[in-house]
Amino acid sequence: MRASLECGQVFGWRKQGDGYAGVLNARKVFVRQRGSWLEFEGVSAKKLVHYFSLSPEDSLERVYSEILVDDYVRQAVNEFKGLRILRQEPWECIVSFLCSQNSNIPRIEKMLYGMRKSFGAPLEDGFYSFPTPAQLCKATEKQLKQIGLGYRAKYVKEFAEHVARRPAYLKELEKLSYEKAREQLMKHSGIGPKVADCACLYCLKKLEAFPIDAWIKKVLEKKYGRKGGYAALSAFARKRFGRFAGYAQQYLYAFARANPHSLT
DNA sequence: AGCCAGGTTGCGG
DNA sequence: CCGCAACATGGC
Repeated sequence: MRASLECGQVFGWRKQGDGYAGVLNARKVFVRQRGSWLEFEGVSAKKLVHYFSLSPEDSLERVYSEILVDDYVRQAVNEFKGLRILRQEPWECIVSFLCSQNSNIPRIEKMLYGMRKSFGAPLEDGFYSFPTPAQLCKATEKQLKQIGLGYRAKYVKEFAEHVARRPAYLKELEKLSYEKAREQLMKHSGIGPKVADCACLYCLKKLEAFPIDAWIKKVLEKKYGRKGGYAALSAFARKRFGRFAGYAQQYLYAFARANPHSLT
């Protein structure tokens, strides 16, 4: 659970005692792992299983059997065994990765918390729901900048307005193929190949998506001898790791960050 | 102080 | 098609 919640795919969870606290379905949720069991409050078992990809159809063994094609991934999976790709709520997830660009994780968390606090609804213990598209539409660009979004403020506002006008938009995206969903996403200002791939992988459940950030780029260069633009690198990775390439990406990212020396 | 951060855009070549 | 600066800001 630690691996899944602290690997940079989601930004809203906080360590609390021996577990994690976050917000799901506009309610404060607490989760704690006891061996192979999960104890939880504030959320249904069904929702939790879905969110953490715990059902038999989401078996990690099946994923591992396809992505373990070389020693470097094997090493990464070994160190982060159990890490799962979550099924985040698309609206919040896409806004999160709009904010992630050219920034760092502590700061991204700060931006998202700021938006929750200023425009979401207060819950218990200083937690806030993530603002709905309508709620975030009320934010001015200036207010968003004050929260620390910088030039991303405009992107977030435009996206909020788009989704508020078309409530079914995100549901429609989920139904599309990886390629089509990605193409649609990239029509939005502020969403390029990387953010679109993050959205596809982390909330639209397109497990072949392989987001390439600065770390993964280094991995592909140093460990796989690959250079080139985004499209070429992405094609290489998806061909190499197959339909669960996104999982390979997630393990490689976690491993590279934890072991930067492995890239020298 | 200066570089980097889970990048994208708009430009010139 | 590619390379490159600008973008706002905070972490380190």
